Amino acid sequence: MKYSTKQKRAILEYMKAYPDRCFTVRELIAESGLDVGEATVYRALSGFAADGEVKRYVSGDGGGALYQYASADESCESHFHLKCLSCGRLFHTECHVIDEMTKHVEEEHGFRVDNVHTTIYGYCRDCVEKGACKK
Amino acid sequence: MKYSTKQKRAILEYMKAYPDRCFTVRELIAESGLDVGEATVYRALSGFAADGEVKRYVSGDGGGALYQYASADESCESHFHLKCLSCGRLFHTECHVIDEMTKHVEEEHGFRVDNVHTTIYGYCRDCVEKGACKK
DNA sequence: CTAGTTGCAAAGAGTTTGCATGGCG
DNA sequence: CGCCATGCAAACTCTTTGCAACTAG
Repeated sequence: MKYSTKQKRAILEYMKAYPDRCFTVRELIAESGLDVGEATVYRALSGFAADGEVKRYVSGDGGGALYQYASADESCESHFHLKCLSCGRLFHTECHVIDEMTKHVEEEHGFRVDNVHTTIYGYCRDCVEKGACKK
Repeated sequence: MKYSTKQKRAILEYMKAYPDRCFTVRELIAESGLDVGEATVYRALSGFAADGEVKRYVSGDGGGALYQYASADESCESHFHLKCLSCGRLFHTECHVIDEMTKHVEEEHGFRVDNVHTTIYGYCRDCVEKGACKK
């Protein structure tokens, strides 16, 4: 990721416009209408993910990987990520209760939690109200 | 999964013998030495996962899916799963602090956490002591 | 100019599926 | 004996890689 190119800028701009959405590589190409090769998108997203500009998920249902914009300046090491299993939105959450839980798990259970790689799954308020939650 | 066959029994028995380990389909065939077709293993594991007898993970590094034995009677809905990023072991953890965190997130943040689908990643005590943790 | 980047196509890896054969109940 | 399960190979999907042409710095 040494050069800034037209394609990379276009991809990142498009994802930035939908910070709540996550895309598969196919969706990104189809929906953005960008004329960019698939391989280029994979290479660009890998680079962005390494730089922390996008976040990479592996969808539980076995489909392709999901990528979502994540502003680089926002420190994702200091907060948790809540991901809605219904609408797919990602919530960055600062929460002292979660911090305390993390601390407790490390001190009492001897397990050092990695906030960057941990995503808490569940259902957001909107989806629970809409009855999208199975339970 | 209507019939109980030699192959299915053998696969489940082998996984049951290593409840802390998780396997890719390849590893399971190679290490168990069982003479079972790859497709059969995929079909059996899908069935077991649906029945809750094994848990299915998608490894972050992009490799194949990981399967791990999970006793069916043990309710995985009532506890959290801590997964070590270094050794790969899965820890089933009952913890009131985590329960409180879950409750807080639901009440204050309006997000209903799904324990079954959530896995907390980090480094276990053994791996931290061995210096396997990058930080 | 030089090195990183692109796009295409081919190669890879993991998983699923079709179909004939074999085994459980 | 009927129906499901197995095994093989082919098909599929997602992702990576090789290579020649291209472009940012």
